Amino acid sequence: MDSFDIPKQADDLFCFGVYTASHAINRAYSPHLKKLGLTYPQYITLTLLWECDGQKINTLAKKLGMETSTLTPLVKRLENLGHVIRSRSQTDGRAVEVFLTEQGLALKHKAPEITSCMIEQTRLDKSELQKLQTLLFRLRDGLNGGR
Amino acid sequence: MDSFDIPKQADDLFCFGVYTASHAINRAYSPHLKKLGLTYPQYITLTLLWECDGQKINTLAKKLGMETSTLTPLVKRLENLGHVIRSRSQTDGRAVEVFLTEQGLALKHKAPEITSCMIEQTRLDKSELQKLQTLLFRLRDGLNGGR
DNA sequence: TCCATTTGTATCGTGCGCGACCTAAAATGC
DNA sequence: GCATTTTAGGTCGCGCACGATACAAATGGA
Repeated sequence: MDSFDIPKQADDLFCFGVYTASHAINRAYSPHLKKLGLTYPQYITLTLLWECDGQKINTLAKKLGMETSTLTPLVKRLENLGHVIRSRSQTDGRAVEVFLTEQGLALKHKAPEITSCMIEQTRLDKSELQKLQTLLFRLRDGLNGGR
Repeated sequence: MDSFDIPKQADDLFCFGVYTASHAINRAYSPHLKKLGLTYPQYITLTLLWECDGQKINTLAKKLGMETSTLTPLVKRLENLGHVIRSRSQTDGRAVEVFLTEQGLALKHKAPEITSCMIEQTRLDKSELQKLQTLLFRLRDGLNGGR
């Protein structure tokens, strides 16, 4: 439909695909997330907290592969929205831990429907998505090499 | 190394992978692009022009899957850097066509080395990258559904 | 022809993302 | 104990990305 044929440039062996797929995912999520008043990065961050509450800014940043300078303001916005609370660690005065509020936890129940809707839209089956995920993680870890 | 184990949430069947891989690619490119004084989106845009000079803003935006409101200022920055020239179409007074300058065209020769360096870093072989690219395009086109 | 609609670009406001830089708290060395 | 270094967060400036909005040029009917 719009698979404008892949530029034959070697550059685009994977970069172009990841670049455009990333934006497509963002766009596909946004109508669902708009109902919740969230952005995609905010949503991703919440999913990490749903799995394990009370993580440090640093821990979240490492999992997301982003800098604390990105995450700090994002988490502050989540706090302003009433989904989380930031608080200084008792044991380490430098660290800030992020905790879900009742409201933030409640959103967790809305996630599965969004997820299944997204998966359906991709038109890929589970095994293909598995394969894709595996390749993406290997790609990422290769590029991060060491770090 | 840092494959912090994949969150078991269904949400993360592919979204998390694309999200973090996308940032990893950006980060891996940046040392190379810094030498050229370019950002990653600027570089991607130039690769499209190297394949076909004189494209309209709209055409480029569609290929990149982004809005003209993103591309307009990006192309203006490329113009300020001296890599392209923007000019009104003769046949359609609304359209703006983007042309490479000598300087912008010259950068094309630096691309292959960057590309091969990137590919090597991924630690994936050609057939895996092919497979990845195919899955990513199918994913993207599925999510864009119709549009 | 004239007017309504569509199309192509541009502008603005908000949020993401990074690097450079800053501060305070903890860890380390003597 | 005290000075030095490392670590955790935060701030700032810039560029990307989108939706909302504006406006001029093109198009399509009546």
